[in-house]
Amino acid sequence: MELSKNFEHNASEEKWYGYWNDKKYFHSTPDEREPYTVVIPPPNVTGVLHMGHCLNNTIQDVLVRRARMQGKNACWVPGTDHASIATEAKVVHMLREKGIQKAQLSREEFLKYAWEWKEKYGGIILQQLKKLGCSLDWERTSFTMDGEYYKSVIKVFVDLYEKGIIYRGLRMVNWDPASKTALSDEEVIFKEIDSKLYYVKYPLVENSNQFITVATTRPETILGDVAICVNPADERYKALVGKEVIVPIINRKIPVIADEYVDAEFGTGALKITPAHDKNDNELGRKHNLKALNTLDEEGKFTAIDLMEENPSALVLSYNGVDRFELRKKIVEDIAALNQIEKIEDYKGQVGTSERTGAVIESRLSLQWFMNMTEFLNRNPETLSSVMDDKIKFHPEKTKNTYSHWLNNIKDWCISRQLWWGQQIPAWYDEAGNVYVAKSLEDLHNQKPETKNLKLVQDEDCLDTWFSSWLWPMEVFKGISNPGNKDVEYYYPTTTLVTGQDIIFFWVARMIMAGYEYKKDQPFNDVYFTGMVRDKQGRKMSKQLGNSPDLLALIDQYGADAVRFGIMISSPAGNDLLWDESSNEQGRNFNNKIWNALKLVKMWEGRVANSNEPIADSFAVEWFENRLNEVKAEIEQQFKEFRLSEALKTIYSLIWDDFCSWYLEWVKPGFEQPIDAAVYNKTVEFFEELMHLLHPYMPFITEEIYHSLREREAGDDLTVKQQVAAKTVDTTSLQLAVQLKEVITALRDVRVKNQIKPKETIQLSIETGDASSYKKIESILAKQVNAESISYVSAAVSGGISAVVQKDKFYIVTEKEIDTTSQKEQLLKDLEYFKGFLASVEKKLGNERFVQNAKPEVVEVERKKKADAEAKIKAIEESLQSL
RNA sequence: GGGAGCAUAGCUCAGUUGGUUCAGAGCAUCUGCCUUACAAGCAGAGGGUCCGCGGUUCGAGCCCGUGUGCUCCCA
Repeated sequence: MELSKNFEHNASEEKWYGYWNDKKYFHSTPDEREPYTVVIPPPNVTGVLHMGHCLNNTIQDVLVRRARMQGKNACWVPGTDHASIATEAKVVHMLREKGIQKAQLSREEFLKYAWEWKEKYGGIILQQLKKLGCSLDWERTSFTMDGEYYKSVIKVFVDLYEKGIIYRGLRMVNWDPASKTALSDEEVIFKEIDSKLYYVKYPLVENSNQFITVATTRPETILGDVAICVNPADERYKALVGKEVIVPIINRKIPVIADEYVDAEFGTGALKITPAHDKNDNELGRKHNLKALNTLDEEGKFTAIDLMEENPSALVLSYNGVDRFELRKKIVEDIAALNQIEKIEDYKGQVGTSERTGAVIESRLSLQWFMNMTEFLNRNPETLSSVMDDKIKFHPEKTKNTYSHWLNNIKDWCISRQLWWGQQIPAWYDEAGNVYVAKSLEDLHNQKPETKNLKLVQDEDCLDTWFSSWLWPMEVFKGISNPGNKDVEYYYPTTTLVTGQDIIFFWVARMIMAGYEYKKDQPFNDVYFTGMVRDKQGRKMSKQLGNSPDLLALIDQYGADAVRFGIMISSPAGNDLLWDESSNEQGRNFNNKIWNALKLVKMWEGRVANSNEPIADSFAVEWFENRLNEVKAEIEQQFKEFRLSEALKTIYSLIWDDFCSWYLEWVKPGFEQPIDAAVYNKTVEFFEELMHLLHPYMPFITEEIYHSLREREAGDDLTVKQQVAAKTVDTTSLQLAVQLKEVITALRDVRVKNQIKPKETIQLSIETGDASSYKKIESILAKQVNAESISYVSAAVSGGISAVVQKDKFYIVTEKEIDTTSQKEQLLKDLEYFKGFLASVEKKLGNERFVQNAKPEVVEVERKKKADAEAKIKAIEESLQSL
């Protein structure tokens, strides 16, 4: 078989992914094996693959593939979530381009469009995951709006309502006027925005020449002011507390009140209280029994409805329907006309914006559905304890702090959204405004026959997407809709969850809650939090910045294996990673290296010879066998600790350095010489094992090579091949190899420094106390330093170059004229270093307190260091003399 | 304002209950090589006041205190 110059990733990827899929290697059904279950963090149906997904899903695939190769029944469930807000926004946008307004459509018509959109675009991201090589069980693909899934969400809502945990209440919510919906705190992004601080004068009722000045960034809400609040300790205002002032334009009389909450340092120290439009004001309002006057409607436009009792002026009424930002300008102008603007200052402030639409958030009083989290956590205290006691292990561990801090300060969860795309809230209202909650209208009628005669209207709103995705680890196995079924009993709790730290509250915490409420068990054993993928300059990758690369183009260019390598090699566990395209090059180069090793080995295939002689290079085989087992144990440990990046580095170095740079060179036959059959077979076995170790990270090239190395029987595929357990390691051959490498490097260094050309041979003499060890490695050493002869001597060889490695001395004789200056310099430098080293060791050993206090083995080590250093110094001095 | 974290080579980071020649790796840099697997490569080399200061200890990159700079989360 003729091998191409380089690994051709495009053809290989297509071939193998299709092959694995046809063989259903990624499909799992319950059996007697131990399950290894991972549920994908469902990406948005609106999404396309980006670097964050690449990181997250590569990690999952590495874990799943490794588990599969370790004899576990690996099941990785794919799927998407319906992403209420984002999807509805996309659909609305699409309709608008067609000239259709959402308002013109009925709910059913709109949902028809939404489903069409979802069918068309919703699966794109899953297809992209195939390109990345993800070994997902496609037969289990789930969607949070699937029929059964939908029903299970409704079931849970009704259940929690009946348990008294879900309630409906008027609350201050984060309101997105663009999408006309409430957002959770987590969906609000605070941004620094340049604005103005307006100083507005409120005249006193008892003396209209006297004013109290309030600094505000939001003059548009002035018409909803119900009080002025000052700090009780503030001397400036003490006399004014209890008096009344007049709100500009509307001329409402409002009290001056005192509360510790007010910061006397900010602005003028006087705060206007608008309970309908600010969270803190709302709390103060409730504390001081103040009325909340709403002056902005759901679109953020002025409304005078709450002001009608006050007989508003024509000016006030003229604001009706004016947008909040326009309103701000107008009101400021109108107050200025009254001469009640003292000054305007520039101000930088934090403003909340919608994660989805970017609109500035309004705090708004709204009737919403909530979950009583305090009550919920009282029912399920394991939500916190399981994580704190490491029943659910978080990686990195520091995320536990974040988790407990959030749970200990938890607020009720607003679960309703003013959207159509999602599970419609199963609540019906009669004409008197009474609420009925049931799985369906039919259910309701059955339970309460009297409702049959009522005119009922279902709540228009739908549920927060997280209210469906918190059931994900259960419902992908139908654990809610069909409790106790075979799948959920086998696969739940899942093994590992891999997700971003940014959704620890949104999702991870809530899955744990749901797990304990509905399955009385944790949803997963380990949670691996990835950091954020940033660009080279440390900036978050985002569409706006345009610094997020096109992943599919990268895969096309470098290959999926190289991209996977690139992201994994630069991914310290749980920390943000600075990603740079050059890491893909490293991956591609690695591919090339492995490919070339294959070409080398295949070249030997035709020159295998059975030799009756003892194998000259047997040490190489003996060493690599041990080295392989040593590294396997290291990797095992690294996986246990989820140090996936380090495990990859370990494998990389094992393949590139140990296998390619050392082992293959050691067993390489001379030009057109045969290779011993035993050595060849071992080499192929080693290569297979290396591909096995690497396969979870780089599945395509490893499978390709596995099949190129030998003819395989049907079903003998790397992706499902079971790992060979690590054997015990013989440390003497490992140590000897370390020494051999050190000698080779030192002698090569001597060659370079003395400008001995690679092709020039040398005669090597070794002065050592342990010639028998050298005999084992003699032929390798000769090959590696291009020595035509090796002899053992007991005294310095004159006229040669000398070098010292540990306690042994080496003399090199060559036909070339030798300049001894550089080796003298090197020896002197070494001598100085070891003398300094010896001095420090002697100082330590001379310290009585050290000898008394330190552990005996530590003292022993120091004694050995002393002896070694002395021997080394002696060897160097002798070499210097011989020069 | 409350909480969490980080600072080690030019860059990105390891350094696992304080003790091997422990100051490391990869990338980058420099020198020499188109050596029949690989120039996407080979061989070799240089490079650090472990952020500053103080403390504990026989011994500190690691533990404690403090200062500085940076990041993230929550309000």
